[in-house]
Amino acid sequence: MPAETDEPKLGCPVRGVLDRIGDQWSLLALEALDDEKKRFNELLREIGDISKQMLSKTLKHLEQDGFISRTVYPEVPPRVEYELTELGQSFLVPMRALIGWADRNHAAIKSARRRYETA
Amino acid sequence: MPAETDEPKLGCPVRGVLDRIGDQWSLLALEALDDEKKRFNELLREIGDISKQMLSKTLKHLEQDGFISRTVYPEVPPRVEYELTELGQSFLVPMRALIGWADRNHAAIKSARRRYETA
DNA sequence: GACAGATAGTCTCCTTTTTAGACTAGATCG
DNA sequence: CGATCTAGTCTAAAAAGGAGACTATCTGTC
Repeated sequence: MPAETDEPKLGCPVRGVLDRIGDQWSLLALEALDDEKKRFNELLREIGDISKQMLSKTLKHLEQDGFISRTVYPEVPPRVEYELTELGQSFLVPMRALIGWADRNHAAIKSARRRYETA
Repeated sequence: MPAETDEPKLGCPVRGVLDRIGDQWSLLALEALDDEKKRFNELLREIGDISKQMLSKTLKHLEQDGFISRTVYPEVPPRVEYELTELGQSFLVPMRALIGWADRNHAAIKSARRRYETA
């Protein structure tokens, strides 16, 4: 059964949201769109180690959930632009708090990893 | 080559942290430990649809990174308790902001999903 | 005119990850 | 004696993900 059509198992709304953005790529994609709208291949290059397939799927999910908008320009070669919606922008506020935390604490995490290794 | 020993590809510290907590289960596990320390099977039941193996691996990572502590009581049957460290607690501050956002906005997301379906 | 690019994806294999479920040890309970 | 409890690990089978080929159409080069 495809995950796309599954309802989250628990009533908890957090779970419903986390199930979508709590994957390998969604946060990264949203962050990449933070400053400006971007095209598919641009995102591909910027994120670096994501595959076309996963980027495609991730963007589709984010669009479904209203975080980003997708605009197709009927040109050749095709041009498609992805941009944060208002919902997406508002999401980045708490998201940035999380990123800030990561910035301040990555040293502590690294040293925890080292401590763990030597133990 | 095992992912456990990989360095994150990009220099960006955010990426390094996101690579660890930005998976299917880490955020969920941390949230489950928010209110009180819990045992393995307790977490298993609370999260619901995680497998033993993934819970085990997730907890190991979180312990490695210093987010949680693992205490084994030499009893039979065994008892193991997982608890947030100070680092883990401090992480939950921005995390709660994210959860709050999810609470406030899950309705908007749901309606975006419906809109997408009908379109 | 022929030919290489460029774009946004999708499709097909093939590898990696995740799952479900069996299995373990040693104390306690009936 | 046999069932039950716990925290995992192990294995086989299923699912997800990655690499790269492929598409259609226009532009630019030769």
